[in-house]
Amino acid sequence: MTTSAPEVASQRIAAYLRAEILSGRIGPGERIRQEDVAARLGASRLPVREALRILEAEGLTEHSANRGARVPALTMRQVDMLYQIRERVEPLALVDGLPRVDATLLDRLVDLEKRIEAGTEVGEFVALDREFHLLTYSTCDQELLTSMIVRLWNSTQHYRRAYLAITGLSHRWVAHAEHNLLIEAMRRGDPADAERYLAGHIRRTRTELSRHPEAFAA
Amino acid sequence: MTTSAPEVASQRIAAYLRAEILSGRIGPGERIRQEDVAARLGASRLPVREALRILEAEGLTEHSANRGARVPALTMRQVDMLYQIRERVEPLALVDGLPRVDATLLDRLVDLEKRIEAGTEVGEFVALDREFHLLTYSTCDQELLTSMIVRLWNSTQHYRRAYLAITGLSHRWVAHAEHNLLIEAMRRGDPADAERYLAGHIRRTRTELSRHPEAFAA
DNA sequence: TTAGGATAAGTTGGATCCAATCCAGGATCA
DNA sequence: TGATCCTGGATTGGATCCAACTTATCCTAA
Repeated sequence: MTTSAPEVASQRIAAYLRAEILSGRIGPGERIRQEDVAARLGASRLPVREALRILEAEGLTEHSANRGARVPALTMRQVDMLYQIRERVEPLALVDGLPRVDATLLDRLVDLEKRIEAGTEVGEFVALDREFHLLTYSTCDQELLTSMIVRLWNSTQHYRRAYLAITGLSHRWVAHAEHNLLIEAMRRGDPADAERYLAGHIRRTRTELSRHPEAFAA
Repeated sequence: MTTSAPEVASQRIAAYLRAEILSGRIGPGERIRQEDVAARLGASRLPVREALRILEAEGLTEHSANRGARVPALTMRQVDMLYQIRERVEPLALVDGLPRVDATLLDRLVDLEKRIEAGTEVGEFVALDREFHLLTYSTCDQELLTSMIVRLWNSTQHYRRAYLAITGLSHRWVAHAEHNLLIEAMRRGDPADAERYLAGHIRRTRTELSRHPEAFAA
């Protein structure tokens, strides 16, 4: 999760495409042609090929031989399963990092949550919500676990945005309450409650999503 | 999980290296030089590079710029976490596929378990045990979930073998009992019991592993 | 009119060559 | 004597060219 520009071309290209996909500029089902990307970024196709493999590892693209790369278009059933996985896996990171949560981190979470509650734009909400949750896992130093969680967020990001674009940002008080209860449980250092509120939050989001099949591929 | 030889060189090379790593012929921490592999398989370095990216996505290798690829050497703490993830994630696949479990599959599981109980060699046990568990997930058609589970098994395979090499195959009756209870719960189509026995089996294995730090990297 | 197949354009996969980087060993200087 | 800098070998990263595959289009025939 470094923000500085990587010195290696394949990493730089991967970062570019990652941003394109996560922002929604490249949507599910859309094809990514190696030559297009190479020409746009002033490189040969070779580092683009490597970049696409890197993104495949992150769940952002899928690859089939001689047919190129595209952003996976997930069904509602697949996204539902990804949320079930999140519900079980993310509490592990939260509880693992809980002993190292300090006042500075809690302040940042409170600040982020305020900005989330004040926000009016869907794209902004998606970004801030992602930042909020990933920040709650930032004290977990189990790289294998946190990278898996980032993959899960990556794969489902588009459908979160699509859902919010449909429902709008009104009636979000439930999510805000859950976020604040999560922060409070973290402040108390209570692993059971932290896991409870987090799992409940993810589960409720999943249920809401399943009420909007129009956010998914046909 | 196709067994036929892939037509694409990068896939074929990936399959070769995958077998080398899973069998233990390439161990944790060991470096994989592109030229070595290319020369051995009669290809150029390019498809080897792609193969290493594919394996990286599967958790079998790790990559750093200009420093090449190697098989990750995990600490006991990391493997313990992977087992905690397995404990929470694998029951999802089991329960998801449970309605489609039929008599033929149960027969195959019973047969496999008999061969596991009759086995005397560690390498054979590791392979059969893997086959047994992955077979219990074979009716789960959620590709995203099952591929994640395969990755988890891949990453921990070496340490299972190392553990068994230390402790031997005696006193394995607990695992056998757990396997048989799992089969029986699947026969009844009971998701609660199936999840219970599976999670317990993984958890107990994790506990046993944590008693043998000598199986891990320093 | 439509189904089928041949063909051609477009795209990806692979090989070879060159450039950039890393690492170990030794020489130089304080 | 010790640390630092430099240099050469080894290895990976990238560019260009060619081959193989996929796919869409157009023509032919029923």
